[in-house]
Order: sequence, then structure tokens, then C-alpha cells
Amino acid sequence: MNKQGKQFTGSFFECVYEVVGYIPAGRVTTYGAIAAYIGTRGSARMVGWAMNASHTSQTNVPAHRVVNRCGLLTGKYHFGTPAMMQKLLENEGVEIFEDKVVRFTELFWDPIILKSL
DNA sequence: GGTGTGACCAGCT
DNA sequence: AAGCTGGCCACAC
Repeated sequence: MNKQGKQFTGSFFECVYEVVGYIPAGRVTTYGAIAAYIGTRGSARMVGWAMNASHTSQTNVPAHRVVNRCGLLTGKYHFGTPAMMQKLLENEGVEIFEDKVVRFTELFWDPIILKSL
């Protein structure tokens, strides 16, 4: 849900893109968190798929801030170069070790807080 | 218009 | 305890 209570049913991807866009620099989130925020907890796979679509989509989405539940950069191979995702995160101050987000629990940013606003 | 797929998650064996 | 399978729903062919 966004301002004006726009329905996401029209474009599920667009919803994901916007949520991902709200992720502060230096923070990361998970597919499940985004899916849960949207309301489709069990559809976490589609969130990742939306990321894949975002790659080809004209919309610029910081997909590098989205990692899996374990904090692993699962989709790094979809950035063209595996090091790209890590590089982007490190550029934002997110330390990566062994393709994993260091202090993931601390850097984890849950979009659910948007509902609290 | 049906089937397949997809960067996941959680539950069951 | 760890591995695997199922499920979930939207988009492309």
C-alpha cells in the first residue's frame, strides 16, 4: 500500500520496486520481508522474480539491497557480474564476507515499518 | 488460455 | 540435526 491506497494487483512488480526503493542506503532487506509487507508471504519467490524483471525493466531498482533470509547474496549472479552486487553494497557501507552480509541482523531493514508510519 | 518458472521460505521427514 | 520437498502467486511463452 502506498499513498492513495493504490492497489498493487495491477502491478505486483511495481509494488516491489517501490518497497525496494524505500530501502535506505547501507541497509538490506529480505525477499520474505517484502513479500510479507505486500501481503503475499508465501510468494517470496515472486519478489525475487520481480527483481529479475527489474533487471530488464526500465525501472532502476536497488536489487543489491535485497538478499535472502540468510543474508546471502543469492542473486548476485544476476547482476551481470557476481562482484557487482557486493561492490554496490560495500559502496554503501555494507560489509560483505563470503557473499554474506556482515551484521545482517543489524543492517536488516524491514519494510513492515512503513505500515507503522 | 494452460503450463512453466522464478534471486524463497517454512514445514516435514 | 540436516536435507528435501511443497507451496505460494504473478508473468512470459
